[in-house]
Amino acid sequence: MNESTAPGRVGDVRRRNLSLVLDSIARTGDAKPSRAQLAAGTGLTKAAVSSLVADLVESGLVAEVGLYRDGERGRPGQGLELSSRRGVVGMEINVDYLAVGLVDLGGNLRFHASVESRNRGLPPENVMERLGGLAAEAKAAAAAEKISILGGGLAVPGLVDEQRNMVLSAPNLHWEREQLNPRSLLEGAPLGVRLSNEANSAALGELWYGAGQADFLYVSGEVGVGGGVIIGSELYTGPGGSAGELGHIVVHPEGPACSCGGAGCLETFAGQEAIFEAAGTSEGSLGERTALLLAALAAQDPQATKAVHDAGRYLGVALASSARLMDIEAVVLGGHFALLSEWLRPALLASLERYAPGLLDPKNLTVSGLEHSGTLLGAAGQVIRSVIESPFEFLLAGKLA
Amino acid sequence: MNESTAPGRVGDVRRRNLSLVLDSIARTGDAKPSRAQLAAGTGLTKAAVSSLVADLVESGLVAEVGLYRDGERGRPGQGLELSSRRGVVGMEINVDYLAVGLVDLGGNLRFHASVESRNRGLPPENVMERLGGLAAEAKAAAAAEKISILGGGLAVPGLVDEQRNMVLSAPNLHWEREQLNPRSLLEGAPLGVRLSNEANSAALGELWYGAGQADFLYVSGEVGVGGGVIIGSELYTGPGGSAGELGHIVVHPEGPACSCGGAGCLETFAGQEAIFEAAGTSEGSLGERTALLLAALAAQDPQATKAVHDAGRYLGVALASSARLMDIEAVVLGGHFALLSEWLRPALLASLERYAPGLLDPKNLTVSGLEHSGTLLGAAGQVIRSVIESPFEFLLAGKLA
DNA sequence: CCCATATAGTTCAGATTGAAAACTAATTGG
DNA sequence: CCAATTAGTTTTCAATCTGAACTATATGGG
Repeated sequence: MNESTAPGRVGDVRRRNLSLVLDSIARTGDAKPSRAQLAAGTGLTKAAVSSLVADLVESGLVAEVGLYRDGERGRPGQGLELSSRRGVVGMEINVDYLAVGLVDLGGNLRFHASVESRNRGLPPENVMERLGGLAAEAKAAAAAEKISILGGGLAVPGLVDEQRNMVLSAPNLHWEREQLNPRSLLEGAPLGVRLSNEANSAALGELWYGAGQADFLYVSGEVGVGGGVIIGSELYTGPGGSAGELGHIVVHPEGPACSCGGAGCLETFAGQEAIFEAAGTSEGSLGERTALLLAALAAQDPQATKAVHDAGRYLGVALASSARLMDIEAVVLGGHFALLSEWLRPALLASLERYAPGLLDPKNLTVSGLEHSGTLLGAAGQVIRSVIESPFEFLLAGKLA
Repeated sequence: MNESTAPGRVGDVRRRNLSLVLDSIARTGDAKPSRAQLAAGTGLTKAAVSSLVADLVESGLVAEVGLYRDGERGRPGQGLELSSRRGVVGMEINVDYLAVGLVDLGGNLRFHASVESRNRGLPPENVMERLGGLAAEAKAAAAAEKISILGGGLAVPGLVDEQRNMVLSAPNLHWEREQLNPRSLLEGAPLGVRLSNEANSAALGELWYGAGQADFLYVSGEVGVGGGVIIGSELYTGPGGSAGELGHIVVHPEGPACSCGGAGCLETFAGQEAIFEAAGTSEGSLGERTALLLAALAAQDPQATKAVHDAGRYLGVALASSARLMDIEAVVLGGHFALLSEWLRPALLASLERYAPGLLDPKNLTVSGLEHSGTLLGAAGQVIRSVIESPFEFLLAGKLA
């Protein structure tokens, strides 16, 4: 007998409708809908909405924000919004820096801090300790603004096992099967701290707080080339949790060996290291190399131009294959692909036109506008979304002060 | 205000549980569970299951099949099964043949017929007329076995718009934006006839009635190279409905031009025509060419061996990229890839090992066992699944004799 | 200033439906 | 033949939605 699906109970209806109302409030955003508007928008009766909203207000997730006057006749409604006094801390460990951000339920970045930190090769304990310092700043900021912290999200540039709080593999940090204790970063937060992959979080940040549509592929150009696949407004992680490895799509079967053990991967043509090397700008720190490359491109240096052109061409091959396999109709470029967009984009579009003509409309190939906060917003957003999708569980956990 | 989600009503609970019970009966298959076993398996109470089963039996979807004696103490239960007197007709239009099958709710192929028919270039009306003749045979068989036909599924080798009953593009039939009227094939069937893509239906057939797991990629080697992506036991069609186009993944950026307008696509190396040509066996009808190729392979002809070896190598490149992008962990080969498996598989595995070492376990690379009935089973199965997933709607539609 | 009108939100009866427990039904085995 | 055991039904209760009636609070014309 298969027990994969739970039976429907009478109470499930309320769970679903609590989520529906909360999600409606979240989507409506600045409009601060009244109960009557929510009833019209969701299809529920006013009576049901009133009852649901009462529970949400009592839990502290939703706040009434005074009268909603529109100059029309009739009794004015009470505006509702996601509480700005409940927040989630987004945190990021990357190869060259650490960052934290405090995001309220409405998705506003209320505090932000980052420090340079050369984390490659450092043991996780040291990195987590440094990050703890930043997290303390976020906690202080939350206290100052009277925001109660519900939980946190921690993004790392590698494959993670979210259930076990383990980094399975983060080659660019030289981490392999490292057990973390993210909860220790935010002692006392009722929802704990959720570990996630950096490219996936950036994709989700783009979806919820950026220009993301319901379906798109986010391409993360950091030290490695990563990807986040958004399908039907949800992250597609695949059965094993490692989908979106755009960097290791084979773009040339006779290409060079890759650090993944394969050959001809996109990363060997379009990763940061590969581009710097091909451009002849591989001297100095990451910042210096980036500056050198941008300067060379601005000066129309032929070697640098060709390096970026080639990267764009092979990225086009990978995107053509991805679009064919997954029916992807929109792409958002992040990381160094966003920085290099001006020089990369023409070659990329030409390549797409050659390998998958007409499949991807150039206006659906955009650059991320969230810059470095996208990952933080996405990491925090995952916790916020989990509350919006299951408010009942949150209500049960007890009302916060 | 966003109204994408419907509100939860009290009655939704019953809809869900009707489906849950029906699905449990379907999954349990030959074991013919009793109400008590269903209660244990679903987590519902015996009282709830009794009430739900009563509705399902009344609708004719479920039948009681006498006492369930197991020699244990206690009152024996009434065995339950999906009614073998309700059926769905699966139909297939392909380049060289037409086929129909009558599938009962339990997934048993109760009748099967196919005719050779060179459909390439024929207008849809003529093909539909010929298919209508086969459908009449299926109807007669249903009448003889006292099976009432609920609906049908029609698979075609091309991209379809299911809502509008339109074949958007079937290059190998030379059809482009052809409006069909599949309902006319089965006048009076309450659920109508559902149009679908051949590779997708074959993938679903493999999932429901073959060796399919919850997540796999089905590779269809017909005249073109197609694919069906199954994720979490569901078909992934992508936002535009055309996902799984494995044949047009770029496997060599300097490869030859492809009929799709691109270049270096898998189909130019591993499509039927490409293999026949490279093997030097492109004379005669499809059957003759296939026989020639198999004979040449059996005789260890070097040209034929190399052709199939190359096809396997490039298929490996495409599968490596697919596995990386979508985290695919299992692959089922169908069509000519199944026929050629003996010669193709070693090259394919070597290629996978080169481009994505360790990613796909060789034991998860299997060959379809359903042969030609997979597509029919899948096409019919889609209608059967829709009933299993929404029995309430079916109940409302009225009970059949 | 007052009252008709309009809109927001609450209260309450009625319906649906699953849980829990008590009950009836049918079988095995000593 | 009866105790034990398991299957399935009936009854009572609680959760929660809908719909209709009701209360609350605004605008605007006379």
